[in-house]
Amino acid sequence: MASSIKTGSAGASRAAARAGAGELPLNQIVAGDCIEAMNAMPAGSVDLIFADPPYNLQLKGELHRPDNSRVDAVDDAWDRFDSFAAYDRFTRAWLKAARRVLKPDGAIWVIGSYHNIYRVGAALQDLGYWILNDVIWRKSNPMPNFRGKRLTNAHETLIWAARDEAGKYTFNYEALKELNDGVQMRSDWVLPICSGGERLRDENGDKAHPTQKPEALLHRVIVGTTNPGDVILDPFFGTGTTGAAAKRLGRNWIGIEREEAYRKVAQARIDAVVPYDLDAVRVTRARRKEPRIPFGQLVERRLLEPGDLLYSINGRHVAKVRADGTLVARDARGSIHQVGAALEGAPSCNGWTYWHFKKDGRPAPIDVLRQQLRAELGDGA
Amino acid sequence: MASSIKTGSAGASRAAARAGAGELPLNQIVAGDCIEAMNAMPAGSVDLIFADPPYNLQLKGELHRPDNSRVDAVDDAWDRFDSFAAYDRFTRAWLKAARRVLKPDGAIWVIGSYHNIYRVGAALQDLGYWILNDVIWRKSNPMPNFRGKRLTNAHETLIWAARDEAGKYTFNYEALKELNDGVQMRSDWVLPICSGGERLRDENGDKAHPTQKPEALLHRVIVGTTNPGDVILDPFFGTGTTGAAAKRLGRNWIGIEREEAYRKVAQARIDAVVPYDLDAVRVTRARRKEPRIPFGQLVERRLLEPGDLLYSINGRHVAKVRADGTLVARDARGSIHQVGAALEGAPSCNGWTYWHFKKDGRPAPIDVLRQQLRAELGDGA
DNA sequence: GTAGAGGCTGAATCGTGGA
DNA sequence: CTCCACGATTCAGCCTCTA
Repeated sequence: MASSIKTGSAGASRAAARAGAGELPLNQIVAGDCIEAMNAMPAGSVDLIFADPPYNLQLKGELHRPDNSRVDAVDDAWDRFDSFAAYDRFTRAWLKAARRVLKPDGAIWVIGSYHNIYRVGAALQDLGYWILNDVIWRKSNPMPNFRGKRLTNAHETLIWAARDEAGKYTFNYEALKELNDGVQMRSDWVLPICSGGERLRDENGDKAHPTQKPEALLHRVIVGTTNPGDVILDPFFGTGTTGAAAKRLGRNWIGIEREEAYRKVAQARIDAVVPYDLDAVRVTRARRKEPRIPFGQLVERRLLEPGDLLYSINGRHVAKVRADGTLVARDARGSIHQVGAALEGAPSCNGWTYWHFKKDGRPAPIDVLRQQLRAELGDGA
Repeated sequence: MASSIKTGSAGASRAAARAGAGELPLNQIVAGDCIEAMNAMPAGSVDLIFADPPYNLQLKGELHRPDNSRVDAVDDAWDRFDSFAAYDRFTRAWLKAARRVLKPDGAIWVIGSYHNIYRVGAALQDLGYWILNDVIWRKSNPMPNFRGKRLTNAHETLIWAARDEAGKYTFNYEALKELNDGVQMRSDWVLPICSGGERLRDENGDKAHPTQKPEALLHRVIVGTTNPGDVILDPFFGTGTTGAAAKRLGRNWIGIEREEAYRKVAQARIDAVVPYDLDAVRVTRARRKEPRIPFGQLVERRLLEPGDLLYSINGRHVAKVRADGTLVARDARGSIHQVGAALEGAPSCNGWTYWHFKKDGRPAPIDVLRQQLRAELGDGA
């Protein structure tokens, strides 16, 4: 997994040229402007983008028009409208380039504060992204408001959006539930700000980057919305938190960063990261991803036999197993699901958990028989 | 403090005419469209606006809980818009009318969710409002995500903005600090949703309004950003939570509401409110609990790393930590508690005391890591 | 009277894959 | 592309009923 820093103002296109058509600068930091760099990458090639764009609306010298020409005359004479308009142009330009490099089922995370997140959110929606959640990073140790003129600004906002409304985005529901002690992960995440030993410092002991994000935040994002081996792109790489967390978790990463000083710090940081071992990176798998076992197989394999009786979970109904894997009850016949739904007058029913068989005289859901069969057929979860 | 409902489709202008030039329909519910009604009011006459506009949810089909019960969703006509552009036109129109009736030092609160809040925030900025904070209402009891396709949507966002960048908005720093046990009020507020006895119901026992807000939320807004005697306007009055809280706290209120059914409920509700003594101090405080620290947080925060080994208290078993905070042992996988119980053949197991990690070569229970994290995160985790 | 079980509900952009 | 069967999926709080 060799890494190298691309340098020079045309670094992005050189990197793309070197990589060859259809190749990505995987696990590398690309130097240069993120819009140019993304436009030099093949379309539809990235699984996830994590972006921490500049917040400041007075982006002296950092704004670019959609055609990449630099916005000049950015000075204090700008009124608010011009400033917002310029920020919007910048935002829409990089979000458009980002959308191009995303796979159809890809997704994006953008983090921001009230200064910029409303511009970003509106732009995402206007460009066709589909917001899945907004997430609040609730800082456990925020900086107080010293002047007592406002509330302590104790959170930042992340927007999670699919490339398209129809996109089949990655969401590791079970893994996040596990991370949260067995209850669904909520949209508010309590995490401390990046400080102490995690905070990167330069030779003077000053912080290397003003807005370094905690790696725990990226851990949750990456575990929850990517799979091992996925490609994660960060267009505002900074000191490389995204790359460090991605490498640790066995994902591929691409960083884009304009400032050489940040690139150096990031590269050294990522070089020092030792990835977790592969089976530790694996994550609890959703049930719907497990191989499908038709109920009929239970009968074929004689875990249940034609004529056996099944009892509903509430004890109110009985059904008889038939040789073709259907059930017959007093008023219904059909699949385990159909009969369950019919007897309960429900729109649907999961027959695997609804129907119970007698095991040593005690009722057990037929799902345990399915599990048994899955284990036999060899299923490494 | 007499109250009366204005009726009729031209109610707004009639009310304004009756009030006479320069007068406001104080402590009254105005019938009609909020833009017309606000335009009929004198400019620069309102101290605070609290607005709970339609969220433009764009729901598709029906949603059922896992127990097959149907979720009673917000499908009212007033929440349907044809496009983001239509929603933006509506939003900018009412925000513009709202800005006109605000005093120069006035301020506005708008509440929303990710469906609409980015449109609202961008419009506020474009129209010249100056955002002071965004505030996160963290719901202590949100509705879960029943299909496991996204994060539990556990919060809503409020934007607090001054009419002008230069506005000398009202902010009762000390009062909010008192409300918050003597420490600065933060930008995230933990409050339960409106339910139980507070939830208004019609004669059938159905909820009178699909999105009634908790009065505690308005209490905090009003105590923090108005003074007694101020005029508070709510252009989407609904069942009058703003009016009820304002009356209780000795503020003047104006409600605008199109639907007669809501106006009736609101009027009866507010008539029944008995204002507090002027010098009474009431503290609304969310219940405080010992913060729960999921084992997964130890992994995210790298107090333990994926791949690390844990040893059972009796030394008989080993397990490996995974990235989602589960353990894998030879014959079991799952949470720290599940794996401990499985290996011991016990019905349950406290993983926090059962599992030990190696600290300076000596075993220590993982519970010490939890204690460490709890101290760092403080309360509210 | 009281403890516990069970039911109900809340601003929700809440399928998928094979035929 | 559509159609349709399969079958996955919930947390906190309040209210009611029963023992």
